[in-house]
Amino acid sequence: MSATARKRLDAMAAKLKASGLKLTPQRLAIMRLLAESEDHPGADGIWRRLKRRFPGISPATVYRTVQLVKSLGEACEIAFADGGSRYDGRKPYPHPHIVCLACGRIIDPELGSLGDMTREAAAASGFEIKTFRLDFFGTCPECSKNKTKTMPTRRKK
Amino acid sequence: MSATARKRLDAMAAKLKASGLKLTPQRLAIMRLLAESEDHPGADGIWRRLKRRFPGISPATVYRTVQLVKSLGEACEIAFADGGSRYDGRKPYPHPHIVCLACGRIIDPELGSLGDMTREAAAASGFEIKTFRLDFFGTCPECSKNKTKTMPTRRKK
DNA sequence: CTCTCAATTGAGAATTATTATCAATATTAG
DNA sequence: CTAATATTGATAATAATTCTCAATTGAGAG
Ligand SMILES: [Mn+2]
Ligand SMILES: [Mn+2]
Ligand SMILES: [Zn+2]
Ligand SMILES: [Zn+2]
Repeated sequence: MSATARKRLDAMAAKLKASGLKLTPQRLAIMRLLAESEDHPGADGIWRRLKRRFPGISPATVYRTVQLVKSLGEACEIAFADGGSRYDGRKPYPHPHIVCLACGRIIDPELGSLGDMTREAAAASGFEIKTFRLDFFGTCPECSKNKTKTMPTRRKK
Repeated sequence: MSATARKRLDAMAAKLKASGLKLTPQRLAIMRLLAESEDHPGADGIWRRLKRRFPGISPATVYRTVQLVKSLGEACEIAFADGGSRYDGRKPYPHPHIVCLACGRIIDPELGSLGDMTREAAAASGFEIKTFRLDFFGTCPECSKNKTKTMPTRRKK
């Protein structure tokens, strides 16, 4: 486990305790996955990965915990048009994403001009802007090479 | 009906015919709403507005038609995290939005730096970018005013 | 205009990811 | 350890959207 992942996990656990909530083995495992994963896992994927170590774990527990961590401000959700969601526990604040329509991979780009554009939007509209959502969709370098077929962001529906 | 709305409606009807589909009164009414509305209506809102003129119109017909117009490339969908969708038949291509969290209003801002940012994302990631989704969330000027009037200062609880 | 037939509609059933319920169980403080 | 309370897993419920299908309609041909 990397140092940054450890810090993220500690932050999640600290918020839990600060709210008087209990740190169960299931929660610890889910939070650890959220803190470590660089692939923006979905609730269903987390559940499938955790079944190995917790054979009886319920999907409801995963959904509950992921929502809990989000509500504690320690993960952010990327909700897609097909109804599926993916989560990022490494960067719990809003940030842009690039989604591969072929393999479902999601990466975090660095976009220096984002702050300026947010200010431009506020100035042009008069809105007080609280948050945002920015997602690009396309084909990742690997899939461009391989010319694979499209795969949805959600495994099964 | 404005000239631009007429053009949009004509484009929708032309695509329909080009695909060998039929122009029914229900479809015409739904497409007209999509072509005219500046408020980004949702399927349910379209259905409620249309019930006046078509008392027996089915929600399924509205869902079907909105999806059809979208699949013809004549409307774009803004899908939100709560599962709901709003549609824009005036600008059928991807474009940014600003959503008021208080009243639900959605506007189309002009953002000159968007093209540059898309190129920045492509260059930084190596992805071939096909489309995007950009939504800002905040409070519109009217709701900002009303909020300060009715809730001048924070009271103790 | 009439005919013909595929396309479309409306009603109701089905789908399905997520959420709510609740008795049993596990965690934490003391 | 014990008590108090939070959490879990199983299961039922939810609800927006989609599907099914018999009846109806649009639109081109004649
Ligand atoms: Mn991310
Ligand atoms: Mn728009
Ligand atoms: Zn890919
Ligand atoms: Zn508003």
